[in-house]
Amino acid sequence: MTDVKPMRADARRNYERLLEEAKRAFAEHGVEASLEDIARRAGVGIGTLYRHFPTRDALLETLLRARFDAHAERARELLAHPEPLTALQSWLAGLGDATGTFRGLVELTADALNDESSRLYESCHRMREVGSQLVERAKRAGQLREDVTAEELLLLLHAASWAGGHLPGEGGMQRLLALVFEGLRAS
Amino acid sequence: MTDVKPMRADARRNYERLLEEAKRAFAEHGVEASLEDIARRAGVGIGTLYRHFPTRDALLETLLRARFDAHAERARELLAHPEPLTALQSWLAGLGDATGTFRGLVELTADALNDESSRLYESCHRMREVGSQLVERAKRAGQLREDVTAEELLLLLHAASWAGGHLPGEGGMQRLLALVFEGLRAS
DNA sequence: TTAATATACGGAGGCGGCCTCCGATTGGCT
DNA sequence: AGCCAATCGGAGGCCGCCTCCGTATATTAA
Repeated sequence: MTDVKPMRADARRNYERLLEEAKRAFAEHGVEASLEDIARRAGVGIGTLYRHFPTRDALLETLLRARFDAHAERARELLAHPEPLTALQSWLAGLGDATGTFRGLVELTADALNDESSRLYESCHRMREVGSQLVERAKRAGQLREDVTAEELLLLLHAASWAGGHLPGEGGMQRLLALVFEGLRAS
Repeated sequence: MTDVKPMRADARRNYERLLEEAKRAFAEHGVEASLEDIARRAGVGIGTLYRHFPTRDALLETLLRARFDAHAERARELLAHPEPLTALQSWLAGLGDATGTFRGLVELTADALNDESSRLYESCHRMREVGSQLVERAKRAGQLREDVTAEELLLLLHAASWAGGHLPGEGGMQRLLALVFEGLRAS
């Protein structure tokens, strides 16, 4: 039913070169990198890029879906970790690192979580589902406030990741995340 | 020494109409609003806009400086508040609301704090100076962790403000800020 | 091998935004 | 009134987005 005709050889070649160059370009210039530039570097016309990826989001989604799925998988593994809170923090830290790879990616994923019509919504959403299991487990273990939702935590993570990207040095995100989890009030 | 020739009447009129329309446009479309559109709505040529405000930042700075100074002033007042931590939180909340007025403004101010060459650096910096006095006072009163810096707090605030802007409802920022100050661990 | 055809390619062209430059205009002063 | 410096306005060059359609080619059938 869902089987697709194999692509013509030239089409598949172009498709892959485009993805490759897109990855380079996004890593170098952020998610707003010029699509014409990507096509140029891939050695194809701009029309070809748009045929394979009708929107910028479609291109990004293709690049990111595998990554998102990997994070969902990692969350599943961490459900077996002996320390629920540590597991949660570790997962969030990994996610934070990932959203830091392309400038502007955090904005994108944060928005995708609230916009069902987004192409990225589905994979983001699936990731959140598994993530919230980690959250629930930490709550049940009495290691996390009962009144915090997975949404809020994910948003806080995105916020920390965003902030990390607006800091001169490295590792800002990790430090902020730690601060948030440790609490700010004096003991 | 610093006295400036008074502007010609038409120049002053255009200058003010531009500021007015810029405010409208930024509020409506965020800090990336079209400059040509602003000029059009103000009834002047695009050249006139660029003569008065050579860059987008110059325009934004003119709009924001007064606001920043007001926040610095408020911080000075809050130094007399009986509850140091409450004072700090209140100041941060006000600041967070302000950076939420234009879409994209948080990014701008967060970056300005780390870029001395930014036109907004000076007024941002002055604000931070007074803000850190609030932070120090809260620490001295034993109401805030000793190892948190004013920079980190300001960044966390910006992060919360950013996140608030990427949430469907209202008041997301306030909730996140509260979470951060209360701490996430279970008591 | 060749011919037929569906598939895919590529870039010209329209649009809008950024910014500069300079001839036309006008306010303010004498 | 008349002059001139200050100011105006928008044409034009550049770039990025995206669509459309004439051209080229991989594939399949003969």
